[in-house]
Amino acid sequence: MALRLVTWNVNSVRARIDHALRLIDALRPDILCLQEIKVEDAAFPGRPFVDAGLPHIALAGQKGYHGVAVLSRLPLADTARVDWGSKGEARHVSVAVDGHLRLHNLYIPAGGDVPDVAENPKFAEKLAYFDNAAAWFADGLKNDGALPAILVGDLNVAPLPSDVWSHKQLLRVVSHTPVEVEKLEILQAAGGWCDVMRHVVPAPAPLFTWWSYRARDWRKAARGRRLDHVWVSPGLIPHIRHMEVFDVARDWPRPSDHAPVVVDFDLDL
DNA sequence: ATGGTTGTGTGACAA
Repeated sequence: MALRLVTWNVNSVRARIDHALRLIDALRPDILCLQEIKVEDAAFPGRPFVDAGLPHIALAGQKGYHGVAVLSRLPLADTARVDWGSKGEARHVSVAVDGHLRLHNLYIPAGGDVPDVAENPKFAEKLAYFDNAAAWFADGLKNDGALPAILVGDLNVAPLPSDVWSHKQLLRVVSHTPVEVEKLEILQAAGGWCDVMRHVVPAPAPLFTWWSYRARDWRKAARGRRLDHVWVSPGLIPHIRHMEVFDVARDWPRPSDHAPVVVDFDLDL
């Protein structure tokens, strides 16, 4: 029996509800994690997801910006939201899936345009967000100790040279600067996380999940970055059966600028 | 080098 997990920065769940339903129809996920839902909890369009076979919903929403959601075929419990920032933004939701595993869904701050903490408060906030999240995940009890765990989301950092279209040209571009990569690596080590995408597609093969809107033809421009990630606790690594970036969705009319990431596990839940 | 697009909610922001 397989567990199919999909994570996707939808860039407004209300603007792209038809895309989300088309995605569910195409991929039949057991669990769908969304980021940038851009809606407060009370206005979340839950009914279409219930009708599409994902009736268990955990939300951390806010009006207009950010926000994350977990939509599941399997029962969810122990919903928790942690703010590792300082502005009360909705960037994390965590659930226990059917009592068998702990799932964290994150939308890490993008960090603005200028990669300098003195000039750009948003960049400082992004780095601090990583520090606070790393400190939190370093505490094994908060991470449910022995329970298998999965962390997904838009982490807004492309760590490896092959995670961007040009390592050299992006070294001073926010999302690929050495200081951001270091913070991401510290967070990964703090939680003992393993990178599922690079387990399946090892570097230096290019692997991207995001392509800017600011190109007439995103495939032709060929300027992607791997901003979205799936991390697991080490015990889940032998249970990985499949991973793909579903970039077909980037070709749909009025798409999100992110493509969904699909992972199949052989877990009996 | 620069500008290029989108969503929210109706004017700038954020990305």
